[in-house]
Amino acid sequence: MDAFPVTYGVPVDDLTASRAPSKVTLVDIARLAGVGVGTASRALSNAKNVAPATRARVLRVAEEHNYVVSPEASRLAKGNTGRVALVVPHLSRWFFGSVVEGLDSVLREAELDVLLYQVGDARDRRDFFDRLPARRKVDAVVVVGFQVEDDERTRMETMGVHIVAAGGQSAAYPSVHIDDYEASRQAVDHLLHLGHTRIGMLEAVDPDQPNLSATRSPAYYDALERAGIPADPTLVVTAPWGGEHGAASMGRLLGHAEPPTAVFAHSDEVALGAIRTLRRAGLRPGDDVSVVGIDDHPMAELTDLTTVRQRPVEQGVIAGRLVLDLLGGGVAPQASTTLPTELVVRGSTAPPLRR
Amino acid sequence: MDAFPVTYGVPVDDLTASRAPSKVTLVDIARLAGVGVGTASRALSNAKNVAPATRARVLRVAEEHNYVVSPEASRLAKGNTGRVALVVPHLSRWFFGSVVEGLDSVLREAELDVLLYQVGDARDRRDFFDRLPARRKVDAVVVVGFQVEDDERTRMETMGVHIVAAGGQSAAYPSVHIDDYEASRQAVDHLLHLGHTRIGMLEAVDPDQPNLSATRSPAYYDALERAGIPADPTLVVTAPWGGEHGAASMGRLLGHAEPPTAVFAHSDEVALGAIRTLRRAGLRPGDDVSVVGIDDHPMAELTDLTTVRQRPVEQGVIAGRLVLDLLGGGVAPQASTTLPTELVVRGSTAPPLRR
DNA sequence: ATCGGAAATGGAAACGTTTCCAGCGCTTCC
DNA sequence: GGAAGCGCTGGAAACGTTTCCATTTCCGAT
Repeated sequence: MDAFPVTYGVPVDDLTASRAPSKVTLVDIARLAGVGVGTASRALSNAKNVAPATRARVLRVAEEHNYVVSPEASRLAKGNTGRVALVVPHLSRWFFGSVVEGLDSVLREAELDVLLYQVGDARDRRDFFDRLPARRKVDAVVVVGFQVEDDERTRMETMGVHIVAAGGQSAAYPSVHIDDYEASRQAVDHLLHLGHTRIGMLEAVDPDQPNLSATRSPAYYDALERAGIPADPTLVVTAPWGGEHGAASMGRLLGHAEPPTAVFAHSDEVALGAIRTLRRAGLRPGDDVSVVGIDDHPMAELTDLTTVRQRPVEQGVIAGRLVLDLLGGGVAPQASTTLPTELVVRGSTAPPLRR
Repeated sequence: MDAFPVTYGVPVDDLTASRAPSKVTLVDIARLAGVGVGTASRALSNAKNVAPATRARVLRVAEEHNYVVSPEASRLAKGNTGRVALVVPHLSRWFFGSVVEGLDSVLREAELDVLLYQVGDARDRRDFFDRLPARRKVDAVVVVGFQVEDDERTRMETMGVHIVAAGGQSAAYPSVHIDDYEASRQAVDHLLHLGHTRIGMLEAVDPDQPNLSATRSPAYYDALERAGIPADPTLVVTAPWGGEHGAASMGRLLGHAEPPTAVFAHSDEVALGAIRTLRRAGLRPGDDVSVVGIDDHPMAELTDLTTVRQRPVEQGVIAGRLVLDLLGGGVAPQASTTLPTELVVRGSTAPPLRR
C-alpha cells in the first residue's frame, strides 16, 4: 500500500462536474399518466389507497420512460438515509472479508445500501468517527473486529446513529462474536489431551485490535494451570499478527533450550507461518511438533492444520440482523450473541513422540 | 452461507422509522450568525466572495451548534451523488479483498463514498444491473474481476454512470489488469527451463468469470508448442475454482498412466490444493513433482509455493484513479492499463528427478 | 332517494441545501 | 464629482421527492 500514494490531482470540487442525462422526474410521470404527483408517488411506492387501474397505468408509464426515483430527493423528504456503514480494519484478510460478505447479504436483502469504510490504523479510525457519522450519512454503523471508544460511541448516539459490533464484544452496544477464551481453551485442551506437557504459544498483537490477544493468552495460562502444568513464560512469544511473524516466533521457540512439543497459535495464519519454520528446520508438523490455530481459514483444510473453527460469515449475517432490529425500532435486540466454536482435528497435531 | 437465509421479518418500510435527533439546519446557523442563508452556505463550503470575518463567524457558530450539512439536501441541490459502487463477486477471497482495499483508499481520499455490492452469481449480477440500485445512486461503477455485458454497459452509459474494470480487461471501458496470457507463459516457461517435459495443468473455471481460464490454458498450450513439446490434453484437468477442486484434480493427474513431473495451476489456491494431494500421496512438492501457481497469495510465501506475482492492491489503486479521472470529466483516461507480473521462485519447483 | 363513510385523488407544504441574481456600499479612475 | 466596477451580501428559486390535508367519488345501507 505504502508504495501507492493515494493523493490525486483532481480537486474535490471538480468531481461534481459530471451529470446524469436522465432527466425524467416524478412530475413528468404524473403528467403523462394523467394523475397528480401525490398519486404517482403512492403508486410507485406501493402505498395503499391507490386504485389498481391507476397504479398499473402509473407503473406502465414509469417503465416506458425508464423512470427511477432520485434517492437524494426521496431520502431528503423521508428523513432517513437508508444506508449502513461497515467499518473494517483489513479487507484483504479472510476473516474480515467473510464477515462483510455475511453482512452485505443481509443488508442488501433489506434494501439498505452498504457504505464501506476501511480503517487501517488508529488514525483512520479517529477520522472515521470524527467525520463520517457526524455527516449524517448513515443510519447505523457496524464495526468489524474492533472496539469503539466510549466517547466515540456517545457521539454516535447523540446523532441517532446505531452501533453494532461483529467479531468483537462490547457491553455498550449489541454485538456478535465468538468466545475467544473458550476457543483458546479448546485448542490448548486438545494439545493437553494428546499428552503434551510442554506447550508453547504464539501470541499475536494488533495495535489496532489490542483486546484480542488479551483473552487468548490468559486462556492458555489457565488451561495449563488446570492441567497442573506450571506455566513457562519463555514459551510464549508475542509478535504482530501475520504469517511472517508466526514463522519468526516459531524460530525463537525452536532456539529454546528445551523447545515445546506443541504450539498453540493465535490464528491459522500465524500457525501456518510456524509450520513453514518447522519444515525448514526439517521437522514434521504433527509428528515432531504439533501445531493448532484458530479460525479454520480455508487454507487450514488445504494444509492439514488442526484448528478451532469459527464462522465469520455467520457472524456477519447475525450482525446484519441486529442492524435491522435496531432500525426497525421495535424490540430491543439481544445485547450480545456468542457463537460456538468447534475443534477441527487434522494432521498438524498428534501425541508427542516418545523419547 | 446457504445455512443462513437472509430474509428477515422487518418490512422494508418500517426501517425508515428511526430518525436522527440532530435538527440544526443551515437556516438556524445563518440566523444565529446574523447572515443570510446564501452567505452561510458559501462560508461553509469554502466558496469565494465571503468576507473573512463573516466566514469566521459562521464557522464558529456552526461549530458551536454541532452543525453538519445534510448530504441528501446537498446532493439534491448539487445534482450529483458523490458515490461510487464497487461490484465484487467474492469478498472473502484474497484477490478481491485486496483490490477493494486499494480502491477504497483512493476513493476515500477524494471524499467519495464507496458503496459495496457483492454479486456472487450471475443472478445477483443481473439483479444489480437491472434493478434501480446503481441507477441513480452512484456516479460510477467499478466492476472487480468480471466483464460487463454490452447491453448492461449501454444502459449504464445512458444513465450517465461511468464504468471501470479492475482485475479484468475490456475494450469497451477503462480497465486495469494483468496480462493473463503472459503470466501463464511465465509460469509454464519456468517449468520448461527447469527441464520438465511432462507438464500438467490444473485449469479452474468460475461460472461467473468465464473469461479467466480462457486465456490461461491457451498460454499453456502455446508455451509447450513453442518448446517443441506435443500437448497432451489428458494432462489438462478442468474443475471449479478453489483449493478443494485443485486437490481433486491433482488426484486425477496422479492416476494418469504417465503422470506429469510438473504442474501449472490456475491460481495459488488451486496449487495449494494440489500440494496437499501430493503430500498425502507421499510425494514431496518440488522434489518429486513441481507445482507453480499464479497470484502470490500471502499463503504462497508461507507454503514455499513458486508463483507468478500480481499486485491486486495496486490494481485497485489505479482503478480508483481512473474513476477520479472519469469523474473529473476532463481528460479521456487511458483506456487500459496492464500491470506487470513477476515470477517468484520458491521451493515448490525444481528440476525433474533423474530416472 | 339520501346519507355516511371509506377509498381514491390532487395539490401544497416540507425536506435542507446550492446557486443565481439583484442590490448595496466602496474604491478608483476619468 | 460622477460613473464604473468590484466585493460582499440577502433572498428567492430550484432540486425531486414524500406526506398531509381537503376534496371528490363511490358504494351499500337506511
